[in-house]
Amino acid sequence: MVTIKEVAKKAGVSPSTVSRVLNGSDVVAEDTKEKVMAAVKSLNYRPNFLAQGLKDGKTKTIGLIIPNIRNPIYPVIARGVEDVARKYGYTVILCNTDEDTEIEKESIQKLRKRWVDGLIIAPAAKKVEHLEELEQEGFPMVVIVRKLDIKANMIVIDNFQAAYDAVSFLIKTGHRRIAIVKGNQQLALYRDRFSGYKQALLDAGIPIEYELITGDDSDSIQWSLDGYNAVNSLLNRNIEFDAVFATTDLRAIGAIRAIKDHNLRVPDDISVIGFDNLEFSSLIDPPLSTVSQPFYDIGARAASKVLQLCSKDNPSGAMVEIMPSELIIRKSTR
Amino acid sequence: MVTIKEVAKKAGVSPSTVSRVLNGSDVVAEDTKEKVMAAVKSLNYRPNFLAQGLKDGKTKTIGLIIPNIRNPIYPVIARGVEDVARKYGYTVILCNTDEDTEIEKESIQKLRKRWVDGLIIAPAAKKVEHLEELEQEGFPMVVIVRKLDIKANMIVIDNFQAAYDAVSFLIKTGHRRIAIVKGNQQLALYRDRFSGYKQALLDAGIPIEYELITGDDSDSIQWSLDGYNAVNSLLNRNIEFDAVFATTDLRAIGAIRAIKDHNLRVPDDISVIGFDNLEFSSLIDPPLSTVSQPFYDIGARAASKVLQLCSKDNPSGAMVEIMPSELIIRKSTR
DNA sequence: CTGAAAGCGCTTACAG
DNA sequence: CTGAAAGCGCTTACAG
Repeated sequence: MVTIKEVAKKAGVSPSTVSRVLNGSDVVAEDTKEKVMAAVKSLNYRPNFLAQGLKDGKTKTIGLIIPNIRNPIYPVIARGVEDVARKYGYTVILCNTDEDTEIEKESIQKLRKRWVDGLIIAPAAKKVEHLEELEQEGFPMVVIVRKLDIKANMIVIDNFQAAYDAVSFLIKTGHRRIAIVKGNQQLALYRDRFSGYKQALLDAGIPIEYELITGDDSDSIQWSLDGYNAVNSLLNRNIEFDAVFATTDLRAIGAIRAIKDHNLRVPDDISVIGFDNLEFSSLIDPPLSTVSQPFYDIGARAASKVLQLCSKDNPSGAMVEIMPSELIIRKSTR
Repeated sequence: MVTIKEVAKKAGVSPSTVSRVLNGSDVVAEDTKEKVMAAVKSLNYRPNFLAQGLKDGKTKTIGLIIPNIRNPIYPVIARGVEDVARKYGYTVILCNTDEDTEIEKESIQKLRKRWVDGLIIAPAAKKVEHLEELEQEGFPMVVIVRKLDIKANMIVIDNFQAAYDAVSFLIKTGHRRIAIVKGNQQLALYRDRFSGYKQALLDAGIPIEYELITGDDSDSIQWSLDGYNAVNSLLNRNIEFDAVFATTDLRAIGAIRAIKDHNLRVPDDISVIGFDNLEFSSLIDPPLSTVSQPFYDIGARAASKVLQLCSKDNPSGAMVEIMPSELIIRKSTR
């Protein structure tokens, strides 16, 4: 690897001068500037960022910690993050936690050791003290997707309202017995969607039937199975319902399959509405009605936010930003 | 940030000694070892990896450069890469190129500046000189998925044979007029799949009909559109065919939609076979018959390989590894 | 406008 | 077994 010394030698100046022209900081004479640039070019010099980082304590790197990139919501978020990071010359390190708080902690340790300037994290959310600590240290961090009960910068949607709207839509279009596949109730986001479901029924004067509340707390990426099993069980037990609110698109897809397997039609016999608006949800049969989350924007906004935090010395005032969601009606609801 | 000096002071030894116990390199007296570890613990000391890297020129980081993480084949590959990287204490930096060779070059520059120890890359493949250079410099690199006409370590499948087998299966099950959605012919992998298609027909004594060769060279992530448009056009022009070999699952999904939109049935009227075996290809209707690629293993193997290359001084002997693919028959073929 | 020097936080021969 | 010193490749006050 060619160093600044060699460039300096070739250009007939001191390393300090080379550094100065490269960083455009000080005033340097035009002709020496040219000599230096020529030397840089001819030697194909690349400054060593480790050495640079060692001086100023910055690495122009941010960490992105998520449960699992195989969950189709995360690639979109990751693109949002990477696109803005790249725009500002930052690089992103990806870590998967598989919903395991221990792996999450380890990853954070590892990334801090590597001097990432900031962190974007969709937390496993079972334990959060380690995140609270980070926040208190003033380490640039933004939590996405999964809202936490701590003071921190967060970028999320209003899951209660979105679920409320989705279920209200079902009610408005004549559905009365609406089942829910409720999702992992350890996560606030699913609790909120569940609450939205209940409140919508309540507000419409429809009683909450506990037999229509289904789904387990599994974290598996095989989410469609949860939807399949839940609805399949309802159908096997001859429990009547005219719609299902699935708290994720994957669960909705499982639900649709269960309904078809029982030789019933979607939406003629049973309507299904999902949540997430995954890219392929419009490609299934019937195309899925669902709640659209602005995943790309969440990632992009999170990246802007950490970058901003990184540039400040005292990243004060944690705030939570609510991003808009949108009800998308396709063909799985009548 | 606490430094090694502070630890040394607290433990009442020299920084050299602290370094020694941390790296377990030399022989250190048991009791001083304990003193040091106690100090490390109480100060929550994390060695600065920038300083470490500056010494030994290693960062324990590898770069993963792919066209687009939103293309559903890449998250699986990325998991394979990350899992083995993490196992060995490595960290992975993700870059998307959007099939743009310029962005690819920039990313490589950026990563090398950051001193990644090695690179895994699914290249844009329009120009490859920059990759050839890397290889010649002896920089640890492995090319995945997209085979190149250069000497380099590569991990790919046998696209010709896999396509040959898929089309042969269609022929064996009674199909005669088999359309193909051929994919971007600038990429060797699609050329190989196309060749496999032609050879299978030839070997069965079936003439190649040019009107059945469809699809454009688009790089769009909206691949299902290519499949939709191709098959839709065939149908609109009343061209007869009893099967379509789509060179990706996304194209297959588009093809199925086009067929359904023309009120024809899959597979009763027209069989469809895909390529990739995406995670959701079993969830669509009908569940898709396809060629399964071992994406996770490709990622994992690639990571093992670069790590191995990183540890050697002279990473000699570029070789291409062929991973197994498998024909998966579900319900979209009769 | 430019150079010599110090220092970022480590590691590792070199002494002892 | 342990410490002092040099050096990794930069940047940046400090002189001049």
